[in-house]
Amino acid sequence: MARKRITPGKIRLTEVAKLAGVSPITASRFFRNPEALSDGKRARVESAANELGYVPNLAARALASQRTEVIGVLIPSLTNNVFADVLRGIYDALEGSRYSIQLANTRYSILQEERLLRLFLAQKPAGLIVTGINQTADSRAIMETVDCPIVQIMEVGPAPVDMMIGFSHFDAAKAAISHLIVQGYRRIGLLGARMDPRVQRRLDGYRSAMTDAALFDPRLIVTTAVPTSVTLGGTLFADLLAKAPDIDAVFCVNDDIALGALFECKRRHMMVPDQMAIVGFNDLEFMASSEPTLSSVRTNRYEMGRNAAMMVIETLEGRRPAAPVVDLGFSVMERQSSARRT
Amino acid sequence: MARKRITPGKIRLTEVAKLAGVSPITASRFFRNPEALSDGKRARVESAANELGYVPNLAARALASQRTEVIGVLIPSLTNNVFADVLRGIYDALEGSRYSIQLANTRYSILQEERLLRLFLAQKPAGLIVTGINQTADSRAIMETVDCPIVQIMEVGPAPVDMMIGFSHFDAAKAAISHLIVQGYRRIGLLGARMDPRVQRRLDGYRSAMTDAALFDPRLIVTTAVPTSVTLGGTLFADLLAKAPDIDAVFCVNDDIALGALFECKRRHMMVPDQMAIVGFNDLEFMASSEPTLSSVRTNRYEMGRNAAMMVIETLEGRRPAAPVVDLGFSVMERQSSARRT
DNA sequence: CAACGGCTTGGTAGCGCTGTCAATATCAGT
DNA sequence: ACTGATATTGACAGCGCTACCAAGCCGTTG
Repeated sequence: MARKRITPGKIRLTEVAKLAGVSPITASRFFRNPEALSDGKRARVESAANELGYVPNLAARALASQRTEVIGVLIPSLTNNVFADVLRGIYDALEGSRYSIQLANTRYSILQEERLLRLFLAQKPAGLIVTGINQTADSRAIMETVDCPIVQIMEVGPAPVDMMIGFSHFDAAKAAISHLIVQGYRRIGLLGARMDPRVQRRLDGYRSAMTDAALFDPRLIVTTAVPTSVTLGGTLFADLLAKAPDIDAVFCVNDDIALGALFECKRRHMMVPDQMAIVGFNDLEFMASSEPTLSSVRTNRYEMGRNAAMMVIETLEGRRPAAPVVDLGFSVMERQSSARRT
Repeated sequence: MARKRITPGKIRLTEVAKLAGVSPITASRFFRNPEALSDGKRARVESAANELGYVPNLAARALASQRTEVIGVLIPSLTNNVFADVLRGIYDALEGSRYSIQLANTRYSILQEERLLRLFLAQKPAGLIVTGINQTADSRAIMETVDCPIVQIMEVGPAPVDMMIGFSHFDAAKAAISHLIVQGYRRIGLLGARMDPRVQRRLDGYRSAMTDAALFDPRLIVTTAVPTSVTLGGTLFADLLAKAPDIDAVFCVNDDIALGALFECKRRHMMVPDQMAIVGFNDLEFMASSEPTLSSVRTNRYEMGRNAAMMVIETLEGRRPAAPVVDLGFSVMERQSSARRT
């Protein structure tokens, strides 16, 4: 015996079609590909939809079409300001489009990332944005078999899964060190925290620049796996000074550490940059207005997020982006904290 | 003529049920309410699902059940560190649960918020977390008619739509000012940016405390609608000094402004706190490690997000939370920047 | 031993939309 | 006028799951 579940008064596509005097499938086309309709029908469906206040049921659409309009985003941290900027770019790019974001936090674990990847892909996302180029072998294999656009963000490297947008952390760090060397600094320390793959590559860039200049000394390096913070920056700087009291500059793998180092200098009444130069990484907003102003490596985080999302959309709309791999570059912002040694 | 669209080799609930030797509906129950099955069937379905690597199709589930397992979250900003902490709490609370997050950014516009609210509710979310208590009348009306749990976060106030968790920005600001007064400061300025409703209430708290102590003077207030930043903090502080050169303390409606003010003091060679006390708001991590350390009002942002999400889940699971309105309080962190006047 | 109630299980249909193909309308070219 | 190509439109079934109701099973009760 049939028990109808028809919900009364609910506005479905059928209702819109009926009011517009067309078949449901025609009304459906209006929402997905309006150009396919004749002018008359298009106008009729549009006004019918407006009159009834129709809102498509996304679950039904997803079920029938076997795909969703959700773009999955995997980032390692919600706290890190760097990703806040990237996210803002992504959300801005998708504003007004039909696509929405499903965000997940890998907590810097590639196993967690793999788990989330499986979870996402099971729901057939329209696209995917993942952080970095260090996925597990299984993650890579999974990503290579799915047929949705995938953008790896935050860095560039060989063998993109699909598309890629970022910059070279190695080159950026190397440029920062070269700047310090040019300014006359020689005993340049490095402070690192978290040590995720991108930070590791900044360390490699540091090592390369120092080695090239015959200045490399492992005692100048202090790192920890602990998550980064301003307070930690102060601690690391103190550790470094204890290990190598003769340093004349310090390169911090991010700006929080740089700020912490600056405060620690102040506590010790060390003059910046006269006794100690400081360079950070990312160029967060406060770097330009501290006292003294802090040098840093500017990275284009907002653009990265925005372009990544746009690359996904373009691909979905059949307009393959010009280049699958985009290097957004960086710029060394030379400020007071690394002024030329006198 | 029928054209079957059956996807070969795809694992649906039917496949799991067949392998387990039960009906599809029994298998379905296993995933939603395993206790309802007998021990034998439960084990059989479980092993069948594992063997086949079955993953439920959420779109089909949503369509059939007329509801989703998505909790909508409306926040005004993605950049603001404050919301990063709240979000982290929300994501942490939902980790491992069946629920997922749909995040949207209102950009501090209640009209945008209303638009997003309609968008969300059309998809029948399982729950909703919205920021603040200043919604449009229409937003309120909409929220009151839907029957999903709703939590308003960031502040507490009268007449919750459903549930509420936060603290009193008025009381928190008032406590900060009282602290300064107790410490011996009299000409206490206020620096404000963005001036969203919560910042406005902090300003009200400031005004109330100053008036109570017969210290209120409108010339001590400098505010702007511009979004907040450290740089802006410096600018506002300079403006305030120009307007009221005799101030001996400054209350900043957030920590970025406080940091900017601190740097501006340093540039002007003003001693903190001897010539100028500074108190911020939110107690971001860096406040405890600056030089001098900066006083601030600690707010429990992570807990706010976490508890809000937990309140939604509890309600969904039929265990109504103990209290619909939770005041998480605050604490004035007294540090060097507001040390007692000597 | 029939009646009852609680627990578990299953059959059926439908959630609202779109893929697939077919049918019709329109139009240019010969 | 006829052919073939293109643009519009429609009919139908099915996407994978769950709500609804019914039915079977069991032990208990008087």
